Amino acid sequence: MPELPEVETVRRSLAPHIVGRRVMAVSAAPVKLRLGIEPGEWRSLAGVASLRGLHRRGKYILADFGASTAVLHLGMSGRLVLRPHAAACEKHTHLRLRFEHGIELRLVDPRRFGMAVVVATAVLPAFAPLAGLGADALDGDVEGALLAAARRSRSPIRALLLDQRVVAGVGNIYASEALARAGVHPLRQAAAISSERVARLAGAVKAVLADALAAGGTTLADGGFSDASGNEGYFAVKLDVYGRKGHPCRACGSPIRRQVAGGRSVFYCARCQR
DNA sequence: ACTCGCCTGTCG
DNA sequence: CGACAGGCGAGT
Repeated sequence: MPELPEVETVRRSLAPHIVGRRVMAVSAAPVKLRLGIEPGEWRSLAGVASLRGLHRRGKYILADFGASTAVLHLGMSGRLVLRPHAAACEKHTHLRLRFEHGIELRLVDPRRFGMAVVVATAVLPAFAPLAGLGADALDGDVEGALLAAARRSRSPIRALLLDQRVVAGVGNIYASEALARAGVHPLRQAAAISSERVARLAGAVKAVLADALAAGGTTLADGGFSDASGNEGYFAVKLDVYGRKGHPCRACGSPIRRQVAGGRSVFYCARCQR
């Protein structure tokens, strides 16, 4: 479900409710996500740890509990919600952190592609999923990262945008959207694109993410995404290509194409994107 | 660079 | 029933 704008929207909406609060009780199911949830390490947060800060790197949310840091990733279908601790749990709730004021942070993830692990803060920099991340798509040097990667890669440009080791935070929606805004064909070999166009693409990545963030993220027709207060994002109405197969390109009117590459859908305008 | 596997849910 | 879904990583 979530790419950088959705993750950042969730982070921002959660923070004022739980940062500075102590964890009173933890309920963790030993369910296998991308990595298994270890109930013991989650329970170690109860009674002692207060949440010092909530941060984001790429699509990961980092909850700073001092000596420990919780690393959360929402995968395709993960959601973080706040509920009164007495409220009924919806299906696929794998983790519950009850804070001192009775509010519970819950991780719900039907497909279980997410991640929820507790890492000693001292070794966080060496934690593999984070250590491998490239430039943050919102605050990092996307232009430098893309230029460097494009020079030594034989991949299509879209593969680089989706590679979290190059740029962290871009997923299938915003890769399609950034390429559309920059007028670059998704399957164009990265090394064959001029530096000027790569730079323009880097600008488009930042711009589309900023626009989506300002809109509170993208909530598709299935209604999967909403922030901690239940608000849906309204960027879906501003998508230029993603999910618009057969609809007219907003710039030239020719039909948006859908193609499968790398096992995933790619949307683009064959006329505007070269 | 592709394919598949990991899971459940929804839609046509 | 098959196709598909906003992610990622292990294989080949």
